[in-house]
Amino acid sequence: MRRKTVDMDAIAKELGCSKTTVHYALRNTGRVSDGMRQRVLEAAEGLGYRPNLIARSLRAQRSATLGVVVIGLASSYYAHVLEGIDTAAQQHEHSMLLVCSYGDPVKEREHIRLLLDKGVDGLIVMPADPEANSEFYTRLTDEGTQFVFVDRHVPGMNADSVATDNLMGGYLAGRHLVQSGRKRVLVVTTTSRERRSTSVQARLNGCNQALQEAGLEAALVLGPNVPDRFPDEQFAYQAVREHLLAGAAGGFDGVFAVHDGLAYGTIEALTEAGLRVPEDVSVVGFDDQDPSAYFHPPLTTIRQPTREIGGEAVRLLFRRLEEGDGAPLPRQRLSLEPALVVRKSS
Amino acid sequence: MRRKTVDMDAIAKELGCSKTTVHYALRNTGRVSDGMRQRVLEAAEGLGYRPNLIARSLRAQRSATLGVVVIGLASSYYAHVLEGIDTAAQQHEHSMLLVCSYGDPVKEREHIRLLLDKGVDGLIVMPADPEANSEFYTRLTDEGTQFVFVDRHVPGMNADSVATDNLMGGYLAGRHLVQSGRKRVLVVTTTSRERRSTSVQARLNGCNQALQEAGLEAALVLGPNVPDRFPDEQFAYQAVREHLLAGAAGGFDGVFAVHDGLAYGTIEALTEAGLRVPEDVSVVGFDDQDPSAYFHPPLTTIRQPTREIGGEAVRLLFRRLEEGDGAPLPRQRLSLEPALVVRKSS
DNA sequence: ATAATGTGCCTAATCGGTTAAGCAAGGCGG
DNA sequence: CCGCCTTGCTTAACCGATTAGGCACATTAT
Repeated sequence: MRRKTVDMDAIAKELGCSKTTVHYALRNTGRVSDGMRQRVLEAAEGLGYRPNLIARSLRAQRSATLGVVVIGLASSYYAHVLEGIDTAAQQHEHSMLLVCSYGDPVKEREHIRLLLDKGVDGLIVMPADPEANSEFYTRLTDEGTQFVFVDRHVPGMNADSVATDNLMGGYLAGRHLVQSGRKRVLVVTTTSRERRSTSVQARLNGCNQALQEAGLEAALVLGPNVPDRFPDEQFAYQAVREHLLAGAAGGFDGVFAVHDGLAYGTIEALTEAGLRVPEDVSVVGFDDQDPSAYFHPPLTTIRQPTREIGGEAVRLLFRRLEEGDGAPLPRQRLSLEPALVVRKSS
Repeated sequence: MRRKTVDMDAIAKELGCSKTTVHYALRNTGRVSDGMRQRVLEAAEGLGYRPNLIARSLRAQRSATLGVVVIGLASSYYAHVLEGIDTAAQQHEHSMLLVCSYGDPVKEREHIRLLLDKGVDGLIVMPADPEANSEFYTRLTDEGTQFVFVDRHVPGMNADSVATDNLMGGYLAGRHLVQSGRKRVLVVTTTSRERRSTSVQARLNGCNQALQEAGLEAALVLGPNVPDRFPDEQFAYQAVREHLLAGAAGGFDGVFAVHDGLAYGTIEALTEAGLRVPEDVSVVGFDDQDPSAYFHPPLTTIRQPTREIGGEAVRLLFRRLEEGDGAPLPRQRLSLEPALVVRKSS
């Protein structure tokens, strides 16, 4: 059964007035007598009128819709950021047109194109590979598309972005290890591609900064030379295991894993080697993934302000969408503060 | 900077032909000479033409967009179902307009209205409260809206739905406990509202069925009388603790928790009381949430086919959207098979 | 040679809501 | 009584893609 079309014309016909009058009455604009307004509202109610927002969008050149491109949904990090976006978007009476790129920058481009063709007012993007698409982004912003990037700042881009203050996060992790009396810290990182990412690099730098402040030497880094993209956990397990077998048993007493998954694998390898966590080695993760609170031992980690990241992204986007005729807004790169969550692994 | 409008008219003007010809050339329909088609394509490329999908939707009365309403995003169950939906929708060249109801049936209604006003072709809904909104759903389907429900079957509704076969899941859990030599099983359920839900009831029934087949008596159920909506884990901890304090120490040797969160709390209470898992009591959960594999001991649980649920929902929806002029399709209620994941808690 | 068919392109209407412009009636001041 | 403003409503033109219908000319069939 096709939905029967109860549009403004139908109401107009019903009342013997013009479509324009119906429009003015319904939207409470223009000049309509109280009596007429009343009759229109009643007729609309009676006929079950619903506005066609597609038509409105076409005319208004605005769709009250935001395009959101994420890498995936499976991790709780993404999910919470998205909830933050959703909540804020709802407050602004906007909807969310969501697609996953699954980490493929080509697919990401196609999705962005599609979303723009569908008339989204602005875009919030978790870039799959900022470098690969940076030219593409630039072209679009030049044409007037409003972007906000989440999770990663895109270098050389004149667009707003929101991310965790990874430097601060790394610093918190490092300082915590120092304050727990640790002297030699090992940082566990992921595969080469990931390692180049600015966020991971910042975490490492932050950690080293804390070590330096305490007069300790910079951390030894595990992970740079792995060509393939292992699952974090498995990679960390193997890397730490090999490191220990290579005779580094007494070589470190603290570990900062730049992702919780890496911490899980690390602890597994340590335990297997007869080292106790946290007595012999303290381990600090990053992300506060769901399992971390339940891990054995419960993992000390750095929690990202995920919901806020999403909310701020929306706020930044609307700031631009509502941009008056004043001077163009300066680019904003927000770095939100993460928090140390102390549990039993340190 | 406003995006400059390169529409079909612009191309037509450029070439001195009509908009219709441009349209035929671009969409490869109608009758256009090869030469003209070529010139149109080049001009489109050169001017950077992009189709306005809003206009297309208005005209075609189809938007290539699905509306998706979920309760939330935070749990990995939702996230995976959504990934399944996203993947399948992408295959069908449709986008996903997503909103969260956060469990509020009133908000859910408003969102559904909005999505329909925005012209979605169909809806996939995780009902916040099937009973509360069932009349609303019925009215909409009567008007021709296509629904597919996910996670819960809506009683009395003439709409398709996809969910886990909870009866089977409960049966698998129960049978596994039986095969582990357990004789007296306790089922841990949640607060009253949740308890009424058909899914939880089905899990319980399935479990009892397995017990019955083994000639054992039906499970004792914990949880019905709790008025408030505690967090699962905390509730289970308290309930099991009280149950033990009430002198039930030897009263059971197996537990089926209808959500993993309940299992976590249960195990905590058991361990605290000096009972060993799985030696003294086997525990089986449901959902295979992220922490379960990392729990101590790693939790035996029932894994739902989440991605498939999302994919099947989309498939069912398209079956209806593409419905020919043939006889109306019969309602389908898919129950997908869950799987037992054996770990160390049993 | 004439009719039938096909080709290549165009005009105009449509989808439904919005908006500039304007018209007629009533009120008011001068 | 005339000019001017206000009120209440209308007409028509958008927004951009789609589509029914049609016209002129070329090709083929009869």
